[in-house]
Amino acid sequence: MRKKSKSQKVYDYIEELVISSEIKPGERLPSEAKLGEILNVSRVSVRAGIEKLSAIGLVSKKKGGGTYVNKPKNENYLSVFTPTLLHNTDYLEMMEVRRALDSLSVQLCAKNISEAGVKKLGEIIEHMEHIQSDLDFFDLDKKFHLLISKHSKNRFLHNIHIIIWDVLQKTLRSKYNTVTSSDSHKERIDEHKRIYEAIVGKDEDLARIYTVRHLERIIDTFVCEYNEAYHEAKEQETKK
Amino acid sequence: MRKKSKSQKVYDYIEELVISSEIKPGERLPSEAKLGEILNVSRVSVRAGIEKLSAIGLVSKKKGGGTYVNKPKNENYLSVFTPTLLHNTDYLEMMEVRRALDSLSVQLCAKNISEAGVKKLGEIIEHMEHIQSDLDFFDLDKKFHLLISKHSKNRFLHNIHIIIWDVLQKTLRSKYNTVTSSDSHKERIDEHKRIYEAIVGKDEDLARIYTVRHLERIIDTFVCEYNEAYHEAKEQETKK
DNA sequence: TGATAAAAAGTTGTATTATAGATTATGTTA
DNA sequence: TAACATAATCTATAATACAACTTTTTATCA
Repeated sequence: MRKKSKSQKVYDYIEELVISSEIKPGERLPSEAKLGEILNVSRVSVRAGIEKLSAIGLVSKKKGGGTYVNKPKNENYLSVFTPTLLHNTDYLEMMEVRRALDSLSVQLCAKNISEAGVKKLGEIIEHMEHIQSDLDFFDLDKKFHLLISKHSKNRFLHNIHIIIWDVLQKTLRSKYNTVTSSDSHKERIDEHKRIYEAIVGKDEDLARIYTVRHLERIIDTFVCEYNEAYHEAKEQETKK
Repeated sequence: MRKKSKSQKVYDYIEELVISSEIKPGERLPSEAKLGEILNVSRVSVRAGIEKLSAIGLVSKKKGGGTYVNKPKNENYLSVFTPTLLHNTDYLEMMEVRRALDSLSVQLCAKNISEAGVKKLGEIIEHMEHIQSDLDFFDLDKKFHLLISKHSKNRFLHNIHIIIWDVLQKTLRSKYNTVTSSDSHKERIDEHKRIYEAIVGKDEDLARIYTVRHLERIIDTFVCEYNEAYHEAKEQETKK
């Protein structure tokens, strides 16, 4: 077994403190000097470990002030995505996952949603009727589906949905728009309306069916467009 | 505008080098000393910057060898989301999500798995027969289900599975053991064996059914034990 | 007594220097 | 040419010092 590095020792120690809630979000870590004392390592190693934790967004450092445990917000973590580029296939894989997760969340949502939640959901549908740009639709679409996952009352599921939509927004926004813009406004709004009404009627199965259908339509549309683009590219290739 | 820290300067410089492909994946970065010279900062600052890049998986360090640019794999970046999920986790909620995702991945796996993959899966089953401790079982269980999700050929799905098992290992290991240890060894191994055989037979539906049944049994067992513990606690309460 | 300003203490950021441990390159020898 | 020893290179860790910034305490004055 390979020996753990000193900085990893620090990393694990602090992570454990956070996991076990000994240090809660917003609270301050022991100072670097103190941590070095506790773990019997130099301040250099302590800093290296904390640097990593800060890079993945678990803690934030304030010069002169101390190091604090972050509140769990995805914005903190998204910055690391800049160097990545997601490809077409990634989009399809992601939607396949959504099909599985959304069908679960909408099911739970239909069972657990409150009156207030239903009202909010209705307002989003209302807004959808009056959108101007595809960008607006993306935001409403995101709000709609995240509201559903929120009312699934499964926080873990909701967190994963938040991650998925953040990644979507960050990396695939343009692609997503090409998909949604190609079909008629009315159709995609109707799809959401059907899901909404199934939720209102507390019909878990129906809500799930409409959701799966909604996602499969998006996937199909994308695959078709992708193939067209693929064939066009091929034609251009043969022309040469 | 706030002044950039030295370590951030290093971070940005290297990130730019990688994005502009001046240093391609697999290639080595200039040494810490050289980078410090180029950017006119001390080696400490260089190290801090590189430490961050290493934490988000853009580069890897080899003691004595140098620092290398990683191949751009999404799993490197998705892992940064683990901290978000560490907060507010609940075992049952996680297993509910697993039920949805595992049923998808096992389905895809049965369709796409290679001969070599089947063989590896069989070896894990073989190992399960000879385990001694529950800790070993956790590792094999993890390997088994991650191998399945890997052969689903959906990388996004696989990445989420990796995160889930990471969170499971970090937060719920003790709990998980209490669940698995209460039922007989034979039963839980048989469950995996059934899933394995369905995969071997390329029977997608059967594999999915056995997987769902497997997870629901775990959930049920946990709920029962939880209720028992809950009632015991209540009894103790009333005694007082 | 309360408010304000100054001082002190605490904390992170950067720099320098030194040594240890690991890998890679070099050169020598058989 | 191949094998082995050696040197050079590089990262890991450490100790120390000081700068920059924040928080807390203390002192002063109204």
